[in-house]
Amino acid sequence: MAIDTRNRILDVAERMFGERGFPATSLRDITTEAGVNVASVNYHFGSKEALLTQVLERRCKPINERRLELLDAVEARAGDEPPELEAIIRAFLSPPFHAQRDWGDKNQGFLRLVGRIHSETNEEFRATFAKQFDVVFQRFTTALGHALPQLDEADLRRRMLFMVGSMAFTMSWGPTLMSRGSDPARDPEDLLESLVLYAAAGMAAPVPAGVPAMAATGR
Amino acid sequence: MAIDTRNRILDVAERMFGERGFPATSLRDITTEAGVNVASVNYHFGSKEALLTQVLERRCKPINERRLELLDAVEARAGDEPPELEAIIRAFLSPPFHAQRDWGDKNQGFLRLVGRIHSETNEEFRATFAKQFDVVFQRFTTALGHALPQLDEADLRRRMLFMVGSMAFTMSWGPTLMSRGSDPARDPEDLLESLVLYAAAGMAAPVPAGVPAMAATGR
DNA sequence: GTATGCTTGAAACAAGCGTTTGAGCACAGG
DNA sequence: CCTGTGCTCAAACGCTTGTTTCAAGCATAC
Repeated sequence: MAIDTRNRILDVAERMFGERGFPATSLRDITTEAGVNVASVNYHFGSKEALLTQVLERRCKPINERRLELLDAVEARAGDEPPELEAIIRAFLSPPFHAQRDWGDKNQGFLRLVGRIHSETNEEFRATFAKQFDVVFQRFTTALGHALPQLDEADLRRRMLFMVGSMAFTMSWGPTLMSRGSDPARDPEDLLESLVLYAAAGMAAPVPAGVPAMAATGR
Repeated sequence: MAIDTRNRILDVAERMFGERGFPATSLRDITTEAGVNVASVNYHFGSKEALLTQVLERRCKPINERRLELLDAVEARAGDEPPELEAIIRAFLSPPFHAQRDWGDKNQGFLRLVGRIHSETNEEFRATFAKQFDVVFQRFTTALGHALPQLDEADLRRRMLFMVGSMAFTMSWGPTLMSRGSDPARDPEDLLESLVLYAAAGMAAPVPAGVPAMAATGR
């Protein structure tokens, strides 16, 4: 029963943290819905914050591993040539999208949660969590740098910020915002495909010519 | 003294809501820092949630008004021609960036807050808040539709989602994430310019050819 | 059959929350 | 001088929070 209790807590916590946010979800909300005792959270996880850590790790690890796998494949295929931009971007964007699809309805809110932890946890917690992404970010920065040699480092970092932003926002609110529109359920794969094209075009946009990247004159 | 108290509360609340989030900020945090009594919040605003409403409105109204002004100018200049894509995007993106610049340091966190209200407030509050953006969203959707006639409505809406996402994410975390890099303070204007170019390229990306856009057959 | 170790249960803990109260202050107009 | 209005204050309200406690349950191992 122990492992069962643990998992029920994790599942409910994941959904509720995603829907309402971390501070707005009480342990009693979770335990009531999961049908377990309040004390079991502290027994199995130690604290509310430690529970959040477990919730995040359980999902992020496979996503980031998959990203690296796909990037490996892309780079292997490219050999000594610079790898193809769109393929790199797809390697980065598709795992979380497919995860959201594969995990089914009960995990709709997870990625919403991820996009939110920056705002709902304290600094030290964020630092711990960010380590999970260090390797991924490093590898993709390098790969994108090879595919886009015309970009200086600052431009590259900015554009990655834009890409991550549209990804996070889309996964948080895309399903909600799009479903109230024309096509209810055909979206998931189309949405990813649209995003990949959008990001690839944005990444490859011409560098600001008028203001040569350095622009220390700049106002 | 009354108006003074009101404004001190608004300023501190704006900053703290932005930094820590709405549920994680207590009224006592705010009033202590502002040097006023706890009761004054309920006296001047009615409730914690009403305070949040005031905080948001004070900043969003001028931003959205400015957006519409700029869009008017772009459309007037274009006459009967379809307006220029980059100009439309700039009209949408520049007001919040310039607001962040003009309001100085004390408002760094405001736009972080905006990006977050979807996750930290209840449904009815969101609905109320969203009305502030209805007109803006409508006008820009139409304008972008004219500038990008090759996009069907679904694609257009998706790409606007991406644009808003990268904007929100950038304004929330751009300053934080970029400043730990090479160039400390030259960013604000460059960041906007980069984002405009990125968004314009993404918006104008080719439509997915394999999956013909219309797909009303669609699944 | 008793002992051991892991897991649950109900109850209580102190602390913090948003909100309300009512007395007290300052200053206006009559 | 008195009264009324607008505002601030300390204190208290009832409630919820995360966490702790300790007894009870229940298998497995001796």
